[in-house]
Amino acid sequence: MAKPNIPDIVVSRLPLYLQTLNHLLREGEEVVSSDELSEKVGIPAVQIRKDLSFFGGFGVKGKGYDIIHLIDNLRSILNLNQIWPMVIVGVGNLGQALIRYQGFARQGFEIVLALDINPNIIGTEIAGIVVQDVETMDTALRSSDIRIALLTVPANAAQSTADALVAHGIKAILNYAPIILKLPEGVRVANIDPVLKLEHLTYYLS
Amino acid sequence: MAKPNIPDIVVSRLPLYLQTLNHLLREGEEVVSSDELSEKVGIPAVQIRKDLSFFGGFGVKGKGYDIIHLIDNLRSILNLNQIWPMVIVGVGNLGQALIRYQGFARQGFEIVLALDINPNIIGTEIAGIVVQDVETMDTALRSSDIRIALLTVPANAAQSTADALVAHGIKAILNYAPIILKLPEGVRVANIDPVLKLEHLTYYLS
DNA sequence: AAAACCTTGTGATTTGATTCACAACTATTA
DNA sequence: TAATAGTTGTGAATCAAATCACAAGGTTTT
Ligand SMILES: NC(=O)c1ccc[n+]([C@@H]2O[C@H](COP(=O)([O-])OP(=O)(O)OC[C@H]3O[C@@H](n4cnc5c(N)ncnc54)[C@H](O)[C@@H]3O)[C@@H](O)[C@H]2O)c1
Ligand SMILES: NC(=O)c1ccc[n+]([C@@H]2O[C@H](COP(=O)([O-])OP(=O)(O)OC[C@H]3O[C@@H](n4cnc5c(N)ncnc54)[C@H](O)[C@@H]3O)[C@@H](O)[C@H]2O)c1
Repeated sequence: MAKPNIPDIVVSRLPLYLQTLNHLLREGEEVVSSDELSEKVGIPAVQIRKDLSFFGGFGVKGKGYDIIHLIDNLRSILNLNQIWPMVIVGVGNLGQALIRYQGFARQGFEIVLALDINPNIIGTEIAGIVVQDVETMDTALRSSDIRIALLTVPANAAQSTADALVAHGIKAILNYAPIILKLPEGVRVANIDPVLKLEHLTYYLS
Repeated sequence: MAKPNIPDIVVSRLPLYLQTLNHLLREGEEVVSSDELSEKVGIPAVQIRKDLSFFGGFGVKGKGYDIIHLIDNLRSILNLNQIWPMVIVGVGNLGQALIRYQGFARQGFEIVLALDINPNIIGTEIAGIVVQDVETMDTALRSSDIRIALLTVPANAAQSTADALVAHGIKAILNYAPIILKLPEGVRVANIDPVLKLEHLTYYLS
């Protein structure tokens, strides 16, 4: 049940606020003003306040925001009060690095299933995960509540793999392949492509 | 010499157009209309035309865009008619995957220097690159024309490493650490943080 | 307890991006 | 050649986002 009235660009900033609030909490801070947060997060204080006001009044006038309280609220808004199990498809260079990455689990995202097509990779264990044959996707996903997939196969396999994932109930894909996926309404895709970012940067390099 | 009159959001879409045009070229296409391109890239045709018109009239009325010609122009606009040498700092799980990634070199981005602090990693060779001690950053960067850095150190080392890179002439940083870097004007940063993307996605998952 | 100060939350305004609508031009068909 | 169809490029209009300005309410100081 999404709230379609809230601009996506506002939603996209919430994780950033959450990240910075978590840093502040670890540093022992208890309260933060929108001005201080603005300084840390690099977004104007008034925009932070306006963004938050879409979801409620979390602050105290004259004082600021109780960090724990605001973190709780943001986590609730972003549906982070649960562990999100994830499947990764394509256990090559990048896939292995992602499976080993501690940062996902730390934020409640857990890779519980790893699939590949290469017989030399299938059956190997990486950070406690035994890689399965991608042919078993059907049974593996059917008997799970996995709704998020990390897609790290080569570009030419990405669309067909994404189609298969969606056919088996995946609702969100974090796509690392340098290709634009065409997927049905209701499935959300986010892309991570460092080359596009670099090409954006070079525009500004003389 | 950037053109400060062109909206950054327009610039950010050009690499996407370029990527899709390259796909079309590989498929043997010679000409494409903004409608066809729109279909592939998922951006309205009129927006593509308006974006391109910031830089000139590249199309032919009644026909469309000559793909090779448009690719040439976009590459020139984005300063891609050269090899961009890059340094990577932090050769752990992710750093190694990036060094092995073929996709950078294929688009003219070449990792030519890899730095780490761990004696067990320094001196090892990955995809033809021998990892150097991060202490040698000064000499290594001074005698090079590297202006782009990939930052793949742990979060707690990211700010100080970025500061050192900037002190040694780096002008653009692709930051993989889950932290917001504070850097002087004139240095451009792009962030890649999969956790932020996932937290954005989960907002829409029921 | 009053005064001074601080900070939020938000309606109004401004700024910026997208979309509309169509003239201009090219290519194709009859 | 004339008519028809296709497609770009762009000013004008619309829509969306960011910023301004400030009232309201809380906190701190005296
Ligand atoms: N390596 C990186 O740092 C990096 C960075 C950005 C993007 N990418 C992208 O991520 C993807 C993976 O890159 P990589 O460097 O890990 O490549 P890789 O070749 O090392 O790994 C790809 C893996 O996918 C598996 N695979 C191939 N087809 C499959 C299929 N149909 N089903 C399941 N598994 C399949 C292969 O067996 C292999 O293990 C590519 O699309 C690449 O462009 C990689
Ligand atoms: N692994 C992933 O898939 C992944 C994904 C997204 C983001 N990240 C981020 O990328 C960074 C690296 O992640 P990782 O999984 O490769 O971690 P890692 O621990 O495997 O690698 C980090 C490397 O950095 C080196 N290092 C530490 N301090 C250094 C310093 N001051 N100078 C130079 N080198 C130094 C370490 O020796 C190590 O080799 C982290 O910030 C992480 O949050 C990783």
